[in-house]
Amino acid sequence: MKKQRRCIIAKQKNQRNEIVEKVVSLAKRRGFVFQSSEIYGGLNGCWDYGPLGVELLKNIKEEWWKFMTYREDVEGQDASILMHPRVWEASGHVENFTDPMVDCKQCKSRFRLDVLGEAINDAKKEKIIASFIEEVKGSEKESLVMSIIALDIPLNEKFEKILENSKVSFDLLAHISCPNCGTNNSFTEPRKFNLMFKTFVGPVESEDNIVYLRPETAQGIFVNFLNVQVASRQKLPFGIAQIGKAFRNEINTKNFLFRTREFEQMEMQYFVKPEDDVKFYKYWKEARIEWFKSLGMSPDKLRFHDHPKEKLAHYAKDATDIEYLFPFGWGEIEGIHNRTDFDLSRHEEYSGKSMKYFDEETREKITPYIIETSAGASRSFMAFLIDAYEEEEVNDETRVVLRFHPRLAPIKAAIFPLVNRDGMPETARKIEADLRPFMRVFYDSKGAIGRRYRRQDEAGTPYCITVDTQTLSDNTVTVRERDSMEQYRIEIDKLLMHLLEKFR
RNA sequence: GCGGGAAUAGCUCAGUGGUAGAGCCUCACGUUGCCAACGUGAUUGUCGCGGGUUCAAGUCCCGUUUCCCGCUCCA
Repeated sequence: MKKQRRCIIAKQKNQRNEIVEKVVSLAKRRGFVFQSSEIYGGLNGCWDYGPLGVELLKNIKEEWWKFMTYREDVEGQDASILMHPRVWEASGHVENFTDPMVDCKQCKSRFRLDVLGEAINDAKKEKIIASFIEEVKGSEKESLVMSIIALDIPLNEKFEKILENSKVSFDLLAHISCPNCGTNNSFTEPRKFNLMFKTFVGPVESEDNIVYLRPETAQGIFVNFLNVQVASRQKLPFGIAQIGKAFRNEINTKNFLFRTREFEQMEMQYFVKPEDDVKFYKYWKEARIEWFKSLGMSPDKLRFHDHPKEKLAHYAKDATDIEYLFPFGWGEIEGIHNRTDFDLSRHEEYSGKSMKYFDEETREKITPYIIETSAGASRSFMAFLIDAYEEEEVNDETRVVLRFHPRLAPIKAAIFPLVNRDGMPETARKIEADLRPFMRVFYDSKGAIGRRYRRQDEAGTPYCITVDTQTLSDNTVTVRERDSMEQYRIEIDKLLMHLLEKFR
């Protein structure tokens, strides 16, 4: 009975997330994505890209790079992952990229402060606050707490405000018992948990030589703003683009590649005159969502999520996410922000070096505004992979096919001899050799032809070239299309140009 | 971080204390002439990891890791 119920629950959950599980399974089987350090039990939230995965990822990055930098007004760069620690003070990451945490001294459990509040029901909260007020009666802490209680907000928000106020937080904590072991008065003082990975430069592990693994590539662009501008003789407006890994010590990882501690970003920071910020914010917003659509991502699974003004980050004047409808819900795959002059001003302040741009026309120095487009390469990878996944019934069999845009497909063409004799393999091998310098191809002569087609469907290969009996007499081959499964004949001499045309 | 579930062959999963299995995949040979065909054979496992109970543990107990779901988080 119990087991039966378990099975039903498992099935329901399985159904809800069926697609992700199937894709994860396919990803492993066909060599797109493996779990990191799998033979040692895996490492939480880390994934490796296999032979097909690395091709897909590379193609996504290449398409992005071409789209973003093969234009007059955008330059590329590649900044190092380790940067001067002051960069992260200027950016606000040392101060703000944190969550306050407490530990239970009894059972050693760790809680984030705001989560601790969530675990307590309203009646208990009333009680805790009451006994807390009793304790601090007459002190200035009491008036502070009373002023919070007087606010016209729900009880849980009042509680949270008290809990997160550094002056009274620890006193309130003394009245809360540990949700894990139930011990009273056992919490440490709240301390901040920084989401940046720390490491040390040089052999000595001391406070003096801490450096961080960058939590975003953006800062590497900001600090090089004038270097790039001068070297490339660019004038406003212009952008700097970079693709690279970034690291965040997330408390939780989740949903396959969606939230990981190591991920790759594709960022372009566009520097504009302050009065042009709205214009270019709109321009890049449209340009970026079009990019995803142009590579075949379902338009009905893409949307903007504009951030409400009151929820904007400290640096932003405007912000939107491009979201993709994953099987687990809408998720951000790219952020477009108007970062104003915050970043350049801060770096000017912290470095003591001018970050200003000299405008020849008006003869004045200005601090440009920055329009940021920040796409997740890993998240895009997952979105493209899931979006491409399809199952269909063909002759009472399930056909699994990855409908990648041809430019993203890991393998561009597969070449088969219809049967493995009568000169067909030789001809097929020659075609393979002719195509290989121009695209990633795959040769297969094993098993039935239908099976070989289906194998390529699963890898997302858009075209299969088959050498058959007719080839030997008239030098034509069949081209079989992945999506329609239809075939047409083409002369071998025209094959290369024909395929290249498809990938343009 | 809390709560719930899961972990057995490359994949999907069966196996309620007594010899570790099936289907698919992969590989070889034969057959085959355009959509996961057929035949024969072969490879593949410290049953996630570590303890404990037991004559005996994939199975029971404890711990742990990883994945999934919900909450939470996502400056």
